[in-house]
Amino acid sequence: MVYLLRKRGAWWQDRFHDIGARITAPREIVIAVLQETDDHMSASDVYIRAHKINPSIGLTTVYRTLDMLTQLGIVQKFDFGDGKARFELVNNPGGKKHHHHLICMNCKTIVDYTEFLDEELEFINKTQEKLSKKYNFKITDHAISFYGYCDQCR
Amino acid sequence: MVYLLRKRGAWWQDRFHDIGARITAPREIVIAVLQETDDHMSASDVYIRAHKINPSIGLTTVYRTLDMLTQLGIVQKFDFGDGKARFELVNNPGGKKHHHHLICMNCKTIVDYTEFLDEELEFINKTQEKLSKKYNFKITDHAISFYGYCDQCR
DNA sequence: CCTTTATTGAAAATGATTTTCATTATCAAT
DNA sequence: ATTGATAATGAAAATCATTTTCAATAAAGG
Ligand SMILES: [Mn+2]
Ligand SMILES: [Mn+2]
Ligand SMILES: [Zn+2]
Ligand SMILES: [Zn+2]
Repeated sequence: MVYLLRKRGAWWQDRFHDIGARITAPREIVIAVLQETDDHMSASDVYIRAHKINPSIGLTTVYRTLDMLTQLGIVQKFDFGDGKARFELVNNPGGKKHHHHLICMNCKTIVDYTEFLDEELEFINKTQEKLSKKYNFKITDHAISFYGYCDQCR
Repeated sequence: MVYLLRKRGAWWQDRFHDIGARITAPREIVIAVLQETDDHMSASDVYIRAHKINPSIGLTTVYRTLDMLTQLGIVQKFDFGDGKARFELVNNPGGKKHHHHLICMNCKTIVDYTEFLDEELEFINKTQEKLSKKYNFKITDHAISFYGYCDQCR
């Protein structure tokens, strides 16, 4: 029984094949960078780290890759109100689990919290179902954020 | 019993006095514009309507006023992902009540929903309390958004 | 009416993201 | 392994929302 005759690529490569996207060095690097951190990174944050790995990579490509990964649902894009979009790997190897945010309006600290998620999810699902029905929406995602002031800034 | 000897200003004028802010034509107009609509308006949306009322008003001032109103909690600022901030009057005469959003990721339609808010609020309060305690945050606000595809776009 | 100083508008600056386009690299087919 | 079609890339320019600058204006307390 010789399964896996060909070495399978990384987890994300299948997704790329499915949509006819090519597997390139810049894309590998961007994903690697995202896997190496727990932060919510801006495009230029990613660019800076990617650039250290391979200085030939361009900021434009970082933007394009981030955008593509977002559309594939591999990363999630957020706006925490500081003028630049932020990205994080979710629900993937090396990525985070689905979670919600606690945002300090002063210093912009972001806390990922996963506590109470079971209760939240149950609640969310009920609401989601009622909303889909009433507004005839096909709901695919949600976000819950709490805003306030952190330990330091309160 | 002669109360109200002086004509009281509009509801928002007291707030302005409190912080030593002057009551000016541009500010009156921006607030009037916000009161006239139910939409989630961008700064330039507001500017266009304000400009019709008084063409001498400047876009810069619209930005400044919107920003000020946001800090006063008179308007709320949102980012629905189309590159420009959007504003709406909340919890004020002529404004909306606190509510949550349903967002079409294709056509960017935004639905304000207020159904199920009682249940949501109860749930939110519990979570908020647990989070404040655990992370020592002073939580002052929250946002819940559902993302998906509307009737037309699904 | 005066004086102080917050506010304003025009223009320039900023900064993130997007577009353009000539060059390069991936990969399926040979 | 070579080729060829074309997807992907990077540099530079373009966009575009928002912010900053600064001289002129106007609100409001006295
Ligand atoms: Mn997060
Ligand atoms: Mn709304
Ligand atoms: Zn803080
Ligand atoms: Zn739609």
